[in-house]
Amino acid sequence: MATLADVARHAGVSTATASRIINGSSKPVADALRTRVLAAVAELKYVPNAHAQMLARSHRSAVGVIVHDVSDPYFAEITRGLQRVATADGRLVIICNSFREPDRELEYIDLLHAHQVAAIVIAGSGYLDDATAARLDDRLRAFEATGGRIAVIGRHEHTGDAVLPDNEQGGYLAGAHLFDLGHTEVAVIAGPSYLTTTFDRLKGLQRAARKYGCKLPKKRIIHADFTRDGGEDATARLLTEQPEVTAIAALNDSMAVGALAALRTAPDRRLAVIGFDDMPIARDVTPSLTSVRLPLTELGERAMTLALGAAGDAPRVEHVEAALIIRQSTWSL
Amino acid sequence: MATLADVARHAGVSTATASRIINGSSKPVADALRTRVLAAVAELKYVPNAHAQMLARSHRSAVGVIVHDVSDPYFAEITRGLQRVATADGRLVIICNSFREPDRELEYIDLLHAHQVAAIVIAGSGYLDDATAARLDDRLRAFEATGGRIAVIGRHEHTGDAVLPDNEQGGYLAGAHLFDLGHTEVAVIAGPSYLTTTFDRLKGLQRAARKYGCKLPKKRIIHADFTRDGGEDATARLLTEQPEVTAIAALNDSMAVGALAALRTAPDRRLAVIGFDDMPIARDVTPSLTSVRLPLTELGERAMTLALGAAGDAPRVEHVEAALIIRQSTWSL
DNA sequence: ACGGTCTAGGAAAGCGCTTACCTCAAGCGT
DNA sequence: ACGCTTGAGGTAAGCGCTTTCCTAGACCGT
Repeated sequence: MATLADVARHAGVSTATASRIINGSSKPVADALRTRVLAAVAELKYVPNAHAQMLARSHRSAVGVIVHDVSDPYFAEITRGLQRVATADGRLVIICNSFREPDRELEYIDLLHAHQVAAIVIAGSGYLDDATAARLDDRLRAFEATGGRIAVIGRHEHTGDAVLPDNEQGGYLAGAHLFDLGHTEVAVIAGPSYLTTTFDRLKGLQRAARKYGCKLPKKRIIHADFTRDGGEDATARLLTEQPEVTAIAALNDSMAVGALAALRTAPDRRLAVIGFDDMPIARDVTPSLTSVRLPLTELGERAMTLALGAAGDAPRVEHVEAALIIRQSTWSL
Repeated sequence: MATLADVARHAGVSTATASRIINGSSKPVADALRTRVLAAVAELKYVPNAHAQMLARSHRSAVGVIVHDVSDPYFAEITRGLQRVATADGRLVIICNSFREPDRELEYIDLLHAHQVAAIVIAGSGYLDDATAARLDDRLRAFEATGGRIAVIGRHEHTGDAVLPDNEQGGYLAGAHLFDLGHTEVAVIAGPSYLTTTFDRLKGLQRAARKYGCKLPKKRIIHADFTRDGGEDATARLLTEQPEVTAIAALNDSMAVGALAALRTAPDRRLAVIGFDDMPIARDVTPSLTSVRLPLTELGERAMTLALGAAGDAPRVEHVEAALIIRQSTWSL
């Protein structure tokens, strides 16, 4: 492992000069030396030790991202936005998958803190449970206390910079669309009940129900896990247990796709299905899926922009609207 | 930012003792001190500086991953496998998206090198162009020369540990299936021509054609970019320019899904379509997609296992087989 | 030719941590 | 009671780099 000292010795200069040349410091250096040092770098295949650099200039450059799971399309989309902005700013992005386990999340916060990241962006971990949320918040504050910046995507215990998708409004849009079409017996395939995302989308749905004078009783709300298979199972149960239902609102597209799959096995039943998030697949399933679009990439971009921006005096909160995308999976009764 | 020295001072011990207590060193320490130090850690919200640690114990622990794009389902799947193994081994994973730009890839190799990662895993960058491949190989060797480990997924210029999906055989399987069904006029929607993945899959297809005494002339091979929209465009062109074609082999599922979408706009044309990779969506499109399955997660797991294993005397190469999954998008003529 | 101002390059002090080595005192056997 | 082992804890030397001085020669005006 070649070190800066090796390079300097090889070129017959001091480490100070070598460092200045390699980092393109503003201090002028004779061309002869520059050439010699650069030659030494090439010959020794010198690569500076990033850890030593970080230590010496106490200058944070990397940023951390904590999401549920990058390979989940929802978070993949968000992550894409985060990356775009961070990379454009010349920063290394460290991505951590929390799998929605608070302990793992806690661990990653400390890990990123230890790695001296400039900022942490957290998406998809709005826990309704206060104790859990408080524990997380405590660690986040510790990070902030050392000058780190934090931005969250989605409602979160942590009060600070945030980008908030309007899940409640999205839920309302979904509900209103179904009720508008004349469906009165609507079932909801929800996500895990401990997530704020689930809670808010449900709230919007309930508001729409009230507005249209319809009911959305507890038994019509089935909690699944945001996965395709979860949606399929829930729909299968629904089909036999609550045959009066004519429309399904799935709280994300993966579950909606599962619902469509379950319906395909029961060709005699024709239910309307609406999804959430408007993932790319929504266009390609049959029938194509009506969905509530959230501009996920933009969500990521804005969050990272907040995180990299100057530390604010007051927490900045940005709201992002949801939009209804009507396709063929919903129709009037 | 609290440092170890602060903690030590606060607890009235030396930094050596504090360090030993915090890292749970094997050296015995009086319980009274341990308690005091731990209390100081909690009170000062001390988080060790990972960079300083890395520097002090010259012990590499993180691992790097370079893929085309994590949010592409193909790589998401591979990444999932990589992560599982690395995390189980208690390592931080740094993921880099190369977007198949050799320069970016080069940059990331050096960056990971600079960050002293223990190993680098590279997926999806088998470049056919020798000059590009050689440049990459040079940087990889520099990394290996410092004790770093490398594993590649897919055919690659770099000779070393590798996990090789049998793309040629997969191509053969796809071709044989179509020819078996009686299709003689087959078109191929290929990926970028500079990728070994494209090359190998095509080679298998050609072998099947020869075996069945069919032709697969150049004009039947359309190069797209592995995206859904690319597949849709290519199919649209095909439909008008080569109406005699009765079956399409897309070299990945995204493009196959695009092909299905294009076909949907031409209900009078009924072409068979086969995809590649067997992504989760394959089950959920209509008609469900016949595809050549590659166990992507396993690919990732095995590559990371190689990368973390003991440095071998000889390069280890593992082969992974492809399998045909027949669904409804292919039928006999 | 001389004092003074630049300027290119070097010496060395850390950045925060680990750890090999050292010290000092308590505890042991005889 | 003495020398010796043992064990708890401290001292300080780096890990590889950046950067702040500082030095010494070059160059200027007079």
